[in-house]
Amino acid sequence: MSGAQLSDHTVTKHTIHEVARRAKVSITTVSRTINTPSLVDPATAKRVSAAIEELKYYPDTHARSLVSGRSRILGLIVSDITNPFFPELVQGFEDIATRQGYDVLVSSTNYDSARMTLSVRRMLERKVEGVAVMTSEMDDHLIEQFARRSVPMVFLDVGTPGEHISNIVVDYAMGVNEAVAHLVGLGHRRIGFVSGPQDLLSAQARRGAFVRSIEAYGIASDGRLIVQGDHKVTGGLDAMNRLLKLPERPTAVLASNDLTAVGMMRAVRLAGLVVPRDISIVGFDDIWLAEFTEPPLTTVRLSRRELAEKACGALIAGLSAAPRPREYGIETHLVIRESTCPA
Amino acid sequence: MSGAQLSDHTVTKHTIHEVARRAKVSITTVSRTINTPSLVDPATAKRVSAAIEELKYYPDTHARSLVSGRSRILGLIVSDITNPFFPELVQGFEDIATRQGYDVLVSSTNYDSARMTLSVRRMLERKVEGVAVMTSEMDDHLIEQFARRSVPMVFLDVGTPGEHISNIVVDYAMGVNEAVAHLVGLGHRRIGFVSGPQDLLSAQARRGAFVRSIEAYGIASDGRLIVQGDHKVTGGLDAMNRLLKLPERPTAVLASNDLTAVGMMRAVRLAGLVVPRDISIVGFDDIWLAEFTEPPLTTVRLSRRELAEKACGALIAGLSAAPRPREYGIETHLVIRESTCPA
DNA sequence: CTGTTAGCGCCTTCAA
DNA sequence: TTGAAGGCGCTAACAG
Repeated sequence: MSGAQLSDHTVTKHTIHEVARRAKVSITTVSRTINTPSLVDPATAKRVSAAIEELKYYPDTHARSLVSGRSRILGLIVSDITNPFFPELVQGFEDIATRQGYDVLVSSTNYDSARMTLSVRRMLERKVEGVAVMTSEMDDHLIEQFARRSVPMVFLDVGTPGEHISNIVVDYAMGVNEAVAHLVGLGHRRIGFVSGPQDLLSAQARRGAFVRSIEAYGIASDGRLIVQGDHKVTGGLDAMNRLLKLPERPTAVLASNDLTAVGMMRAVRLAGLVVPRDISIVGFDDIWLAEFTEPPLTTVRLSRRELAEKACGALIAGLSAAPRPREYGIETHLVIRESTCPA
Repeated sequence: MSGAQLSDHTVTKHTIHEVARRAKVSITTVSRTINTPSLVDPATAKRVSAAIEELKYYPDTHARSLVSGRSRILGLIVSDITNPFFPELVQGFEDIATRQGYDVLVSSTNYDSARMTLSVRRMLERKVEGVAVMTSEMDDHLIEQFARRSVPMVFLDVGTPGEHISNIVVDYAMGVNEAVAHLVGLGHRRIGFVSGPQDLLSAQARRGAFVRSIEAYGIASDGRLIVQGDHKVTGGLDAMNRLLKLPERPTAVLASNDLTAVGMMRAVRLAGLVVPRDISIVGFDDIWLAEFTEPPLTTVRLSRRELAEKACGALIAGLSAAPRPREYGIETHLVIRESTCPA
């Protein structure tokens, strides 16, 4: 293909050579005034800077990466960017990474393992210096790809800290306990739970925390009161409908995430019942929306900001040769709003 | 800095040379079996592929970019990834770009011009091949940076198609007209509007469309019925409170976006009124949440998918030398749900 | 069909 | 304090 007919007027090439030419120095000097200004005479440095300014020159990252072996890119893999939980995480992660001089390659896999494979491949090709896998699941053989290249990884809940692997473990039990205590304190005994997809580790963890918590309060966990959702609104809606059909329906229900809770509230309303009078509902995550549902949702907060900070921090720490902790904990806490009341 | 103490066991370098060595061919042949398989003997190709497989080799994108001059990265700048409108856009954009072999560098500016500048700079450094600026605003001097480097750009609503610039113009009037017609048909005459921040061009466009539409129906537009929000929930809430305090409050109100409408519904409820019986509400955008509010929100749909397709398409089209349209239109249409009823 | 040879833009010894 | 030279991993002529 001939690129000859491209507009060739004023197509100055913004390379280090051009800068050098203008400043009447060697490219080495230009490179140095950019990377190690201390090693260059202030006067020449000024000339160089002027030339850089004139040309609005920026070094080519690719050339830089090639020679330095460092891409200054971090990968962030999330399961569904459409779930309000993630944009906040992405935002936070980006903030922090950017501040450290890293760019972020985000990838939303949509719970699809083929896409996950694709993402991983793209990240490998871009030579990401670290990957945060915030999907609560990960194919071993993909992990290996990164490990083989000594790329630091950080996972959410999926716990096998190792050579290059950090892990963030969310203390689901803490928040769930607070929620159950709150409910029990309100006089509830028949407490239901709508889980997430059971192949998701974090969903299992949430469910497990619920079962243990309920039993700690001397309430025999009743299998019929635990139904499966999908961490989406529709799943919550369906699940709640099933719960509502029970001969003895629960007086309070915990959701595995807020989206599920939103669906549940809708189901309750559609059944002609009202939250919390007829049934109390507690969510999980505390996405921004929780504050604006009708009624505002009592939920367990899992700070995205903190998650982002720890994930990004783990990666950047993993880049240095220094030893560092491999496991990070995150607490969760109940936020009481108006979707719960006495039984 | 000495990287000597890094674990050096089995740190095979996954370069094209290593593949060549294993397959007992030259690096050129490896390159060819990757890029132009037709030019290489099937038998050797097989050997090479085997070697690639063994090493799990992927070409280094940076080296590739350096020599080809093409980064295969597209930039996507949004104003607030936390607004549910954007994740869907990002998702769609990513899908399409990925399918075309492009990676996406996403940046959320948070309506902050300093961050915008930073984003632009990062994208420049990464040598993005095109930029979609979906913020409905853009600093001229930043535009110039891309233009100078012949990087195709595509904007949303900000309309100055030119050399490397495409523009997507959303037909706000269409959907707004449908909404007003719907309301008028329901007998509403006092129709209010809660706008977005007025420095946002798309917010101005929405507001303008409303005023014109209302007048087309012979309703004198009443300044008191038009109040300003901020395209967020809280802004909608405040705005609606102001509207509610009016001596003669509107019987129906349009919102500049769905988030605003959510806030408005909350305000109405807090005032002890009910939607739509006491007041009808219409949103704009049709984010997924609209379906799950209480009541489900009547709103004007602006397809993110379509937006993503056009934006991405414009960029990729701009990459080829072929002439192409510079302006893309997008229709908007009313989706009637349950937040509107007869006056 | 395959290999040899130049760079792409930049950073980094090594000499001056 | 500066410059010259080599090479990062890869693609693209140009020869065999």
